[in-house]
Amino acid sequence: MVTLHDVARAAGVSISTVSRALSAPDKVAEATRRRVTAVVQELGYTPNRAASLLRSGRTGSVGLVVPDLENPYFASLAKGVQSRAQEAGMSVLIADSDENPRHEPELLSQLVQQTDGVLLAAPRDLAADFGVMDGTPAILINAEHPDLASVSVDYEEAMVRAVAHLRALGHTRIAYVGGPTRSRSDGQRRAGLKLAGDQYDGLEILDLGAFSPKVEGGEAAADLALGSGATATIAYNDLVAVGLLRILARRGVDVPAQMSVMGCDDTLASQLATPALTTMYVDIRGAGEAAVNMFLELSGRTPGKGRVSDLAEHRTLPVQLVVRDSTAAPRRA
Amino acid sequence: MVTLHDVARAAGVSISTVSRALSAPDKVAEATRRRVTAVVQELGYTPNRAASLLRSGRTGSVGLVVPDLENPYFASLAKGVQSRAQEAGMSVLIADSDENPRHEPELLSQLVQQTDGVLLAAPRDLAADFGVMDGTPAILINAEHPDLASVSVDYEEAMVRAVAHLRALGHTRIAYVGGPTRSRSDGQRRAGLKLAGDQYDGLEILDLGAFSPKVEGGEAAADLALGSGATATIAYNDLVAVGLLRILARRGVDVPAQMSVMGCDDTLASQLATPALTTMYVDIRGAGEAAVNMFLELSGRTPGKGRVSDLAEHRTLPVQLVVRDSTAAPRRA
DNA sequence: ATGAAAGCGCTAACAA
DNA sequence: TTGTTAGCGCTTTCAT
Repeated sequence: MVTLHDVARAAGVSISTVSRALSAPDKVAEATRRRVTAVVQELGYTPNRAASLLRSGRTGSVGLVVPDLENPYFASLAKGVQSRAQEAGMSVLIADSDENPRHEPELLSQLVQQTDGVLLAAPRDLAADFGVMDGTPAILINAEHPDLASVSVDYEEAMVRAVAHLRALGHTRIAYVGGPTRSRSDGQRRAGLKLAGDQYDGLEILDLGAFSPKVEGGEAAADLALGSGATATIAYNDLVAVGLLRILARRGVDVPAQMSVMGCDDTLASQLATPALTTMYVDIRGAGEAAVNMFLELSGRTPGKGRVSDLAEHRTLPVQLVVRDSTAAPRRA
Repeated sequence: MVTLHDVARAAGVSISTVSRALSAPDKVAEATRRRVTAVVQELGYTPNRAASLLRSGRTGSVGLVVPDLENPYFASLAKGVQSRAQEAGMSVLIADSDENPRHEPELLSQLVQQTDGVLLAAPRDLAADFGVMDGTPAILINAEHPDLASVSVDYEEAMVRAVAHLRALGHTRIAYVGGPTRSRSDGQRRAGLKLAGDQYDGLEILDLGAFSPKVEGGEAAADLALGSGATATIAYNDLVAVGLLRILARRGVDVPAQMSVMGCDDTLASQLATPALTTMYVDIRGAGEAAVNMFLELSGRTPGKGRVSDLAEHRTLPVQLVVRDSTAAPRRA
């Protein structure tokens, strides 16, 4: 293994000069810097992370806690976190709580000691998690807390736009298949729906109730949607929409001719569904990147590359309509 | 931060005793051990990773290189790797090459210096990757190399079983939508198909050619499948099968009544498709876990928990048939 | 069975 | 601008 010593000797300088040449190039004479970097190249020196971290007290990694890596939503989030962190020279430790909130505190306390900060995606029990964090900076994703920075998707706006799309197609009775009652993001969606409902005359929004945010949830809601007299249904997310599609197909209902269906999140699921789902694109990767950026600032690291700074304590991400094959004008009565 | 020193002082012993009590309990008197562990509990001591790693020369992490974290196949793989590594007290650094083989060597050389070993999932250019690895243990996933240990899915067997399923339903003309020509796993699949074709009398396997292993690939192949006179089509993977379904639906072809379709891998995609895909389950998470186990042994760490040891240089994972809604008996002529 | 002590490779004062 | 030096917290001989 090549160490600072080897480089120093070969370059005829002291180890601190080498160290500086690498981490604070402007504090070293140009000529020296060049000589040092040349030797570094030649010898193939790579800094020993453990040593530098031990000394500096930093770990060079961020932790990311997700409920399930196999869920495309969180896979995308992880991808965003990963790419931004890599750019910033940090690594990402991913902890998968396996949808089990009871694992979270344990996972977290493990992560906390191995990272400079943690990004919490949809933690179930923030209070419990909070205890073990012990001063480590944390960023919440799609959740909020007075003491913590956070990043979230603008689900309210998402629903306003979804309704606008359906309304423009001519729908006047729209059903909503809700997600977990206690979920903050379901609340946001409902707020958006209300806003949209109030905005347009002669538009009715039907609340079908709370369902599991998975394919099963949609399957459970499908017949309710059919019976409601709605000509369009908005689902809590893409998976729920897929569940709707499944049962509707089984009932011989033609989507979109007889019933329009919208998903939310634009995950892979919306592209895989048949028909492909009209959905609201939310920039989940962007959320991951934004979370890393926030962490970087919070911890006083340089955000790099002249990006716009995310100084805000809370950042809301924009959404976008994606029209595919599952929505159309309602059939004339 | 609580250090060994603090514990030592509180327990009235030396730091080396504490260290031993923790890492080699049998080399310490029972009474001492108990006293030490009590103090550890009380003070909430947790070892400083950086320090211990610096001293021992290990990093405590494994690297995982995947082409795309958003692909459900690799998401599952990552999940498997993650969970087993966590169990073994190691962390996972995930590098996403973003489907760009040219990134791989660079990513790899970064990973290599931050980890004790790397797990390579489907590297595109092994030769190039090889150069930068520089003695770091590596495990190949779904690829093989004479000098490297590897884990792969038994795609040959998968195809044999797929054909058996269709044959049992009464199909005699079966089309195959192939994946990338140079892909080793496509070769395996073809070998399996040949085996199955030879095994049964009056069974015809039609090769539709090589396609992109994504939804688009299936879309491209759909009309070929229809024109081939086959009553069933096996796709390279689930995504390709979804592409088939999409076009078949557009052509008004009833799946499975007029055409049976099979996917492969049992990723999320197969459950999301309409109709849900009959597919071959392959234990991708298991592959990830097996890869970690192999690494653990290769590097002389204890595999823990009395698991069956994966001493083999190469491990093949079993597959399983999953019947859903996309296959049925062919319509009587 | 336990303790003393020597570093692992690096960073960050502090001096020069 | 550069060099000297003191550790970071831990593991691991080597004594005792």
